[in-house]
Amino acid sequence: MAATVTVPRKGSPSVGSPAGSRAQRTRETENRILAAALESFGTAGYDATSLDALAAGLGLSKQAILYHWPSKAALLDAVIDRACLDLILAFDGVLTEAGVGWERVEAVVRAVFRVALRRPELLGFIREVSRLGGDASARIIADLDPFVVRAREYLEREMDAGRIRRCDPGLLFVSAYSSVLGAATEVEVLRAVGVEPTLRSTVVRRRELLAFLRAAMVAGPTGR
Amino acid sequence: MAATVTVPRKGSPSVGSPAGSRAQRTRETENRILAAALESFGTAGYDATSLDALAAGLGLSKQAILYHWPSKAALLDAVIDRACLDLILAFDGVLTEAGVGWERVEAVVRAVFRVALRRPELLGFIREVSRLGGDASARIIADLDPFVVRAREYLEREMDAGRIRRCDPGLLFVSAYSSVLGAATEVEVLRAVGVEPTLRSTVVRRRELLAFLRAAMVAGPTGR
DNA sequence: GCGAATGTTTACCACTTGGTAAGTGAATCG
DNA sequence: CGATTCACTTACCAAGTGGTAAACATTCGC
Repeated sequence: MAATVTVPRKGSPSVGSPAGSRAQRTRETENRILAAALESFGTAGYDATSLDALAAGLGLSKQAILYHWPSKAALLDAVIDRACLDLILAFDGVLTEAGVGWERVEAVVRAVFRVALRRPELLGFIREVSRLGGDASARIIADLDPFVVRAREYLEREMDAGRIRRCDPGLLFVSAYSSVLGAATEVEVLRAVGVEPTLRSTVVRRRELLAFLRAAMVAGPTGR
Repeated sequence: MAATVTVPRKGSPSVGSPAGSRAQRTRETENRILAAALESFGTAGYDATSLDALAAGLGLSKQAILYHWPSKAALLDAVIDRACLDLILAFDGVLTEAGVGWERVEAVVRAVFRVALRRPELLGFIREVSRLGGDASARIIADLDPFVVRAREYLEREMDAGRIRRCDPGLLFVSAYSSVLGAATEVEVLRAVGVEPTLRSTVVRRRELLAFLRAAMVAGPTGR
């Protein structure tokens, strides 16, 4: 796979798509690299992704990547920032508009499933980074901190309003996070319990997860 | 880290601990290798673990490992089998004795947390293997299938008895699995929400997770 | 149009990876 | 006791790894 490069070469400089100023084209190249890296880091994994393979897949040489970022670790940092930006964009609407109480949680879960369907590598990448630990984890935590803070505050408000079962908001967040990300990404486990990850089953899965979460979170008439 | 080998060398053959027949000593070596591999695969990851480093940590040479298993992939298979065996042993008691309804789920969750505390690498390894996909995933799924089947059957029985909220047992299993494994292993996420993974906090975490799961699973008086 | 900055490539390097080949000393067995 | 098997080591290799150095082409500022 590595050697058959097919060299699209981006066309000779003046034919094809020069399209735009130098700065623009540079930014576009960086975007392509970031997208490919996100894809590969999120599916194959960081360790399993070599700069050579990444570059070959883009019709570039490895050093082109190392020109834009000084090291693989620096590229990872950039991909983290990009991924977080994508996430924020994907969730921004849901977080600002959506209603109160359970409806808002449901809207978020639906958004996660939407992302899981359209851009599975994005969620896989989050998992991968939290697995890597170290600086990468610290960075992604820092990037997403505003999100986490908003989520906590929201949960606390809803608890105060009696619309969500009272408990430690941080731990409730972790439980919900794990359930949602698991249902959205744990393809192997799904297979193990006999659920083939098709589009149809995804709908069912989402419905079941929502019922699960709703039962777990919404303050019911009986405490226990 | 790699070069300071300190060569304990297992002692010269007749001093120290020859201790037992050749077959016994061989099996012991294999066990040591499997344990070290499980530890490293489960924490650092499969890709990030080199046979050289593994061997050095045991005072062996890489080829000693490749003598017992023909390749790194074969070693992984062996580690998978070992990990599943360990899991089965760790859960055997809970699954056979523990009571009915919610109590049994609670017993299992407590068992998971016990494992997460005493042998965190074991749960990390499960995650890692399901991340690797391919043959490794297939193998671990096959190994743990009896477990999964029992869990499904149990959930179905309890649903029929009205003690657990009725829903798709497979998907309920995935939700519970993700929540439990997440709460037990997602150290980075916990840190992100401000929960330092200390022993004390683990107790709180377990309590919260149990409340979460209980609310989600137990059939309450109100369906919604 | 010219020189300089910019983006990229080819060439290269030190190092690590999983894996092979051949040798060695001890335990085992006849 | 002698031959063989076993568990392991040293030596080695080809293929990759991330990263550096330098050459090269294009585009920009003037």
